[in-house]
Amino acid sequence: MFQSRTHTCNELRIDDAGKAVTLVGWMENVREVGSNLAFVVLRDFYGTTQLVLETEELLKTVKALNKESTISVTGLVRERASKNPKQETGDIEVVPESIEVLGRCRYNELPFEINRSRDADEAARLKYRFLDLRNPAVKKNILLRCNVVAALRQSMTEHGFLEITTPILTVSSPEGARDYLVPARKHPGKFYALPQAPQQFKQLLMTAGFDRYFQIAPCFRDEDARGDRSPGEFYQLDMEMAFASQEDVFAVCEDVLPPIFAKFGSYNVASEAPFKRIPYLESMETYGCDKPDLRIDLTCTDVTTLLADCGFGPFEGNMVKAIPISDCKLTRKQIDKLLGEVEVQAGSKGYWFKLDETGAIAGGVAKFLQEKKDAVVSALNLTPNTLVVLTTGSPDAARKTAGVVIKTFGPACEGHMDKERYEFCWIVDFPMYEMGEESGQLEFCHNPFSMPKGGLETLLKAERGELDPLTITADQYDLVCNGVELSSGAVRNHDPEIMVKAFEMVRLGEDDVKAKFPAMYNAFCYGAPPHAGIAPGVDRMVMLLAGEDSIREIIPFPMNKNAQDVMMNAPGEVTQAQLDELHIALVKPEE
RNA sequence: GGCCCAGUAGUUCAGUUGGUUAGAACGCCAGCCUGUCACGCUGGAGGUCGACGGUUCGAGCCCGUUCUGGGUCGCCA
Repeated sequence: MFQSRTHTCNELRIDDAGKAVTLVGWMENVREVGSNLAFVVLRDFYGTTQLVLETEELLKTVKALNKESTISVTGLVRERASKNPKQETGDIEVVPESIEVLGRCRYNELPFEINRSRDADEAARLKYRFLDLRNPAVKKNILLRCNVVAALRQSMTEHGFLEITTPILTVSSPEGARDYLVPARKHPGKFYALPQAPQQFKQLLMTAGFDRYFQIAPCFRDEDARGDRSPGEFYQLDMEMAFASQEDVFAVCEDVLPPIFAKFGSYNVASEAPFKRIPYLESMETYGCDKPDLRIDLTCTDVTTLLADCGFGPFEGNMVKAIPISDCKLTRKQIDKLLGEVEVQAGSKGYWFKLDETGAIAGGVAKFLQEKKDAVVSALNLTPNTLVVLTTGSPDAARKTAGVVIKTFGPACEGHMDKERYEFCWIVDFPMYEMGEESGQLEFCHNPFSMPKGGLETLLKAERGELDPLTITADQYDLVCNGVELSSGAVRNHDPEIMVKAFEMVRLGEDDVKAKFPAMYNAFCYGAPPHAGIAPGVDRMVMLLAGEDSIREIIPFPMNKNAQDVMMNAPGEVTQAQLDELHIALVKPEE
């Protein structure tokens, strides 16, 4: 048994001088100064402490070790002859009497330098994640994550929510993302699925009489990765409330989240309750997306009637949206570069003109607008030195491109974005149905669990042709922060009759509801409470709080873009015996 | 699956119009240095320029194919 520590490496101060202590940790660095003097930086989870070696024997011990070996050091605390104000333990050092080697580092060259690992190749970082995480700058995000999760748990508990775990091995869900499947040994040909979300279980908990449920819930979806989306698995702060409305859910989120954002965030300004509420259609028209970044003060205006026939080819017969940017100092070159980024992201071009300091229309597509100059200036309320970016195409394309323009130009134009804050908003009144692009028929817009506004009556009206089903909205909402979609939620449809009717609108019926959601349909037939919930993404929340652009920086052991764990070599092959037991025969890929 | 970018020493990168023996910094090794703290100084080792093929008298550089990684679109009820 090794000598256990008396203090951590971030604990000793000047008052401890003279004490006999034992420290343990990693040998971060050795600085030899002269033939008989060396300084060792000892690092543990908590910080670093300097050791000073003054005997030939200790020097020899340390020189025989590679950096990053673990050691236990027993000795006396001493005031430093030359202090280091940059280090928390910089007033003291430990003079070892003995050094015990605990775990030798077998390599004198590491895949990357620990304290510079953030600059290293990402594949190397992921393969040697255990070294990467030794870097305090990497570790701090994981620590933040722990603290945020603990704070969320505490706050939810204080709000009367019970944390209840739901099954990881469950059944494949017919809607939504691709499932991860797990073969069932005892049931040849059958599969479990990992849950995409505990959606149905939490609704069943409501039906079972639990009033307020939450869970830091692991969710599994087999979809491709993004910068802000980890492949495979992620965590949600999943919650559900019985006998509750949209307002009840909003109140809980507006109570729980701002203090945590203010306390743990990189910026200490967070929106206060109530968060701004923006109807979905208004958000699409005004911000060109359903997750606006309200730190940016740019919006877009419809100028279709004004400009569609101005003679500029791309506008003809299309929707045209205008984004005016006042006091814009961008050069022509910068504008072109930003529009290049817009085209890559939106898949559609942006055009521009400028109202210059003399009040004349210049640059870009200006020559097509000269005749309508006064109308344009008054419609957009333009002042001199305003850049106007125009987007066009089908309504969807024009809006989407405008949204990308706003998020691209906002941060690039001085004075149009106050970065150092968290701006929350609710997007409300999502449409219940949409016209499927491929099918050309009515489909569920988001999910079939939401309660249509107006309930059964609204659906019956649509059925009788008294209203356009596309105008039906649902009590469904998104929580957005700084342009990041933190969560979707909804007031659920707890009425079997309305469920069936909602399905009939998309050419399905009672049998389909029963087949797809047997447990829920059955449960709702036994007296279900109206209920509502939401599930903010924990990873995205921590990402916002840490100010990171990559979701991998806030996950302890992230997979790479191709959903591989290059450290563990997952996914991996299994033995034929395992396959046989699971009744699985592999089809050889064609050569 | 489409598009974009990258791949050169252990690591991060530079490498001009295609031209001698491919460089720097950090790290590593050796020596020197009694108060360093990103210690310093001197010297040294370390390279299949991702792979394959082509153009050329000559390729790290040009062309083609391919692999790997990242970004993005599709996808994500």
